[in-house]
Amino acid sequence: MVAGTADRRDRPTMKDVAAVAGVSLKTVSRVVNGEAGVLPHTEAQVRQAIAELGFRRNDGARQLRTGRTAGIGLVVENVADPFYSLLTGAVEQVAREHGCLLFTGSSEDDPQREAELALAFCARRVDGLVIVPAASDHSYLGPELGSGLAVAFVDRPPIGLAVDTVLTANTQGAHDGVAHLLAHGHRRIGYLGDAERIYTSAERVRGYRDAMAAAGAPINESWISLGPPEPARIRSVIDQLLGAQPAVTALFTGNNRLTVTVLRELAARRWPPGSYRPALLGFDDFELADLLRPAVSVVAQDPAGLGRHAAELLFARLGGQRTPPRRITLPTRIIARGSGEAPPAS
Amino acid sequence: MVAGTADRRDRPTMKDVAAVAGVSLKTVSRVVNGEAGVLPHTEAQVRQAIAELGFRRNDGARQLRTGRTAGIGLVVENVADPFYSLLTGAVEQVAREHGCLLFTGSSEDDPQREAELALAFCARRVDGLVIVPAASDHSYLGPELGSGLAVAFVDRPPIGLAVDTVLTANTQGAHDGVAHLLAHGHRRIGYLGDAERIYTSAERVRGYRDAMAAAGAPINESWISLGPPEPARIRSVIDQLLGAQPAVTALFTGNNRLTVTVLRELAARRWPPGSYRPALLGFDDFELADLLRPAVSVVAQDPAGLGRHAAELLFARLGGQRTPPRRITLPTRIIARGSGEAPPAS
DNA sequence: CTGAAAGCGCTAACAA
DNA sequence: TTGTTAGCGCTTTCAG
Repeated sequence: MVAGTADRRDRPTMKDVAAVAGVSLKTVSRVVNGEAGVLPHTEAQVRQAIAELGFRRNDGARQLRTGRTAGIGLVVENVADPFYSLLTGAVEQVAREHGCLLFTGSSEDDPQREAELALAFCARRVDGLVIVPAASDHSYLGPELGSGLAVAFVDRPPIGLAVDTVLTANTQGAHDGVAHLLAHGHRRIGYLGDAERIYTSAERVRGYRDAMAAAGAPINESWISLGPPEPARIRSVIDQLLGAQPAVTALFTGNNRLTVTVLRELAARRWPPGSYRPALLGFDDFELADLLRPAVSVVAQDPAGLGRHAAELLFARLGGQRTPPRRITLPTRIIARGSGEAPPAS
Repeated sequence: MVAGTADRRDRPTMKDVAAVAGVSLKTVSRVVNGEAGVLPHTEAQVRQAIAELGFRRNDGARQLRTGRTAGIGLVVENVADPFYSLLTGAVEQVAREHGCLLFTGSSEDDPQREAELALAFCARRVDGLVIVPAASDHSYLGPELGSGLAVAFVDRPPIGLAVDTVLTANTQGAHDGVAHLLAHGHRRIGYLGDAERIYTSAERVRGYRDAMAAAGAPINESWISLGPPEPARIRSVIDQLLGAQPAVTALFTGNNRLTVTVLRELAARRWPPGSYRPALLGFDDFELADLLRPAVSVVAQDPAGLGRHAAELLFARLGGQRTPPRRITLPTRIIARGSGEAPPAS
């Protein structure tokens, strides 16, 4: 790992600029940082030297003195996932508005990697951290929090830590979605969700149960399937749900990946003429949902809003806000496009 | 912007650890960095003190001495775009394999923002930079390159700079796509591309022209429309292309956003019974293309491959490689799903 | 095997 | 208005 002859440190420093401009190092610092009290003539000399040498301030050294890095870190499950990339985009934008650079990292939903990433960001002395947690214990951040690190959690709440948090109204959203299906006449509704250990998943199943109970619709536990969105697994679940007597008449899917997997399995299925296709409602909106036939109805959440609010809470802290930790819950919105409004089999 | 009483610097240092452990600062450094030559007993004392204080090395200070930050920067057009988020995910993964953290930034296709971001990363003394360029002149990186900064360009080539570059076979891919349409009997093919100032766009139009010429198919300039994927604009272009006498029988779209916009406009159009719908082939694959009816045929490129190769070239440089700048061109692949294989109107 | 001293590039505090 | 000094937390070099 030797970088060869050219060293990353072979860059002009303020000392070099000072020598060329014939002034002191501190005067260069003043010019670079726009401090008042430098004669126009002197300043011009310094700027000339800066341009000549291609000088650029070493922010790492600066941070050593000032204690602020003007950088924040973001830990999501996977930056390549559309949900998280929208969230990331929003965090990045807020960071930029505050003159901050952004570190990003994917935890792959692994608690250990979440901690590694967060602590690596801390070793860089980021000013703040936005985290979509995978871990079930976040006390590892305790020491950092004690020394001024700002932290905001998104999408899932922290455990063992009292910090600002932004969540989606998962239970309410799932409740609304199931109520929507019930309102269209469905009574036997299958629920395909992610593993229950995932906070959002557990919350959403709860919404399903609540809505069913509130409507006096009995729940058959075999209608509920929680696990990863693996095609093979989904296929057999669908086989079972649709093959039962009586079969479910509607499916509720707990996130966008499950929705897509279910759509694909449904599309691959043989549908004898006149056979009934179940209604479908998915949690999370996704691109092109409107162009499918039938168009897919969803309970939409707001990934960019999650990111934006979290980043804004973070910068409020960095701006000196000292209120108790806040919790913001963003509402969901049902987008009816067709698949969720089909009546049950007669 | 005062952070209150708790200062980000109020963290234990090696000096603090040394005091608690009753050893010298240097011994702590040895333990933290896994250097050999520390008695097990001494090491145990140090580790104990580290755990007690919640010490974590300040990588910023370390970098000041070593000259390496173990960080790289990535500038894309927009992290929230699926194409770039896949690319970002791949870069992040390679960075992690090399023990590097990743800064990300979106240029929004603005040359000035690209430069601001890249130079801000440089001020942090990142070891390397992966850039999807928006600018038409990258000489601003000259000084940094001179002092050991590694740079790799992706998706579009640099101008005024000789550095490693990874591109998609844009011209060839568009050529293949148009040839595919021609092979299915189409002669009048509309081309909807992005603004021609964008490198990839210009390359792809060229592929279109080449393929048409190679097949002896005359080109009507009114079939070619280059500009942003605004729905209103696309609608009028489609009106014109399909309303002409004779009308085009197939559409080739120059990127995924255009493809989606076109799909939406086509879906919103009234199609009298028996009327002909044009064949459609899009550059870039996109999720759910297979579930639309008809399923959308595409010339697929490999966004993750672009990111991965670029990052690997970068780390090869950081590993000391001294060969002349390399250029890698990734092939495209036609995925026939139906929309691009429809025969022309009889 | 362990430690003392110097200094990375910058800013804070104080002098001149 | 400008300069000098000290020191941020670490690694490097050299001495014990």
